[in-house]
Formats: sequence, structure tokens, C-alpha cells
Amino acid sequence: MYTISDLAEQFGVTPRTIRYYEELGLLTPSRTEGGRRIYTASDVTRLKLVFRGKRFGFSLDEIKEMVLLFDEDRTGEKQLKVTIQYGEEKLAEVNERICELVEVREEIERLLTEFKGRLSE
Amino acid sequence: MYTISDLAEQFGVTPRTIRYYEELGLLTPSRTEGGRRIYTASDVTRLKLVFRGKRFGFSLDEIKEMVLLFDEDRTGEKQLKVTIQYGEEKLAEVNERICELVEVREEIERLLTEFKGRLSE
DNA sequence: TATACCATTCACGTTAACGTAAAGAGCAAG
DNA sequence: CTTGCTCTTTACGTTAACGTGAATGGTATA
Repeated sequence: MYTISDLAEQFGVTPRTIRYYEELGLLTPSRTEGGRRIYTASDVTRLKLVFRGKRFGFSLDEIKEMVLLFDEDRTGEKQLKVTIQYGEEKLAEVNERICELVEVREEIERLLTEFKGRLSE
Repeated sequence: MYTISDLAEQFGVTPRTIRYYEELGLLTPSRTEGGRRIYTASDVTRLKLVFRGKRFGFSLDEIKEMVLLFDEDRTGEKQLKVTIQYGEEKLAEVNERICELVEVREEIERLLTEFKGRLSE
């Protein structure tokens, strides 16, 4: 069980950021008797997903769509098929991203060896 | 040689976006006699880098720092060393990103096989 | 139980990254 | 050379993602 400033410190943001995410429906922590927010371990993993999404340039709305979709109860064949469809699209996107990053890495390595070569003259 | 709306269409943005990037110093296209912007192939590659940066969640300021650094004339040993230092930092970042994305991919694949298993019952 | 420090909810402010509208000028086609 | 479209600058508007008080209330500790 964590307080809001615990999480804020852990993720390097302000409490306001966490409250804002709740305002958007990304989190729904429970409260104490006195009305204070308390966060569980599953809130922490949820937050990890959110920040990971941010690191890859997704908007908070897109992130919401993703975390909620993979979080709902996937009973019902139709729902399950839709989820699988969505998951495969996301998988393709991720694969493209990886390819692109690998290209970027090769480009940087190429530049680095060129610069180092110039330096040793 | 391209007009501003050529590039806008090619990259799926509005001319205003391209002008805004110029305003920030990300591009410096030449002009016709009448004052209209004309873009060369090297402007196109520059723009590709910009949009690639955006896809990975960098701000336009960070992108500017990167494209300008790798674009200047790298004479002078000191400048060269600074550039190499910077490049190695970026390389480490890119490698981290790749690792993270590979984890995401495994997670998605895990979820997909689980859902598909449930579907075939 | 007092006090010092958290927390809470408004509510307005800020910045990045453009959108949009107005007023004028370039330019290709007929 | 005029018509119609595209381009130019200027300038104000917009939205996402928070920042920053202000006023108030909970809570651990001396």
C-alpha cells in the first residue's frame, strides 16, 4: 500500500500528475476513511504501463485505450476475437518500431566509427 | 525540388506544420524569386529524421539538438570528441529502447497465445 | 492535545505543437 | 491579362498535459 507521494517519488513525477491520470480514468485507487488515496501493487504495474507508453510517444488517450482493453474481462467469444485482432495489430506496430530502432542503431554506429576514424588521423 | 504542400502531402501533415518546424530552426529551405519556399532532397531526409524522432516521443527541441549536432561540420578534435560522446549516449538510449520493446513484444505474444487458447475451448 | 506536515478539492495559469482566419502577393492556364 | 489557385506573413485560437496557488481537512508525533 502506497500514498500518492510514494508513487510520485518512485516514478519521478509530482502527485498532481498521478491525480491527473486518475482524472482521465487511467487509475481508480481506493480511499481511506478520511478520503485519502491508497495505491496497491496493481496500481503500480498500471502506472508502469502508462509511463512506458509515454516513453514511446503515445498520448494519454491512446494509453487509456490500450490498458483498459487488456484489462477488461475477456469472456465472450466475440470480445475475445476483437481483442486478439487488436493485439495482433499492436504486435505488428511493435515489430515495426523495433526494426526502425535497429536501423537507427546501425546509423549511429556508422557515424561513430567514421568520427573515430577521423579522430585517429 | 518540392513545394511546401508537396512535402505536407508526402508526410501527411499540413503546410503549417512544416513552416512551424522552420520557425524552430529545424529546416532552412531556400526561396524562389517571389519568396516561396523550395525544398531539396536533403530537406526531405531532414524531415524524415524529425518525424522519426516524433514517433519515439522526443520533443521538437530535443530533435533539433540531435539533427543539428550530427549535421554540423565536425572539424576540430574537441568538437569531434564531444560528438562521439553524445553519439555513444544516444546509442545506449537506443539499445535500452530496443530491449524494452522486445519485452513488450514478448508480453503481447504471451497474451495472444493465452487468448487464443481460451478461444479454442 | 497541539503542532507540523501531509493530503484533498477547486480553479486558474502555462507551454508545446500546431490550427485557423485574414489580407495580400505569386503564378500557371486560358 | 485576368481568373483561380497556391503561397506568403501576421496574429490570435486551441488542446494536451500538467504547474501552481488557495483554502481546507486528515494524521503521526512530541
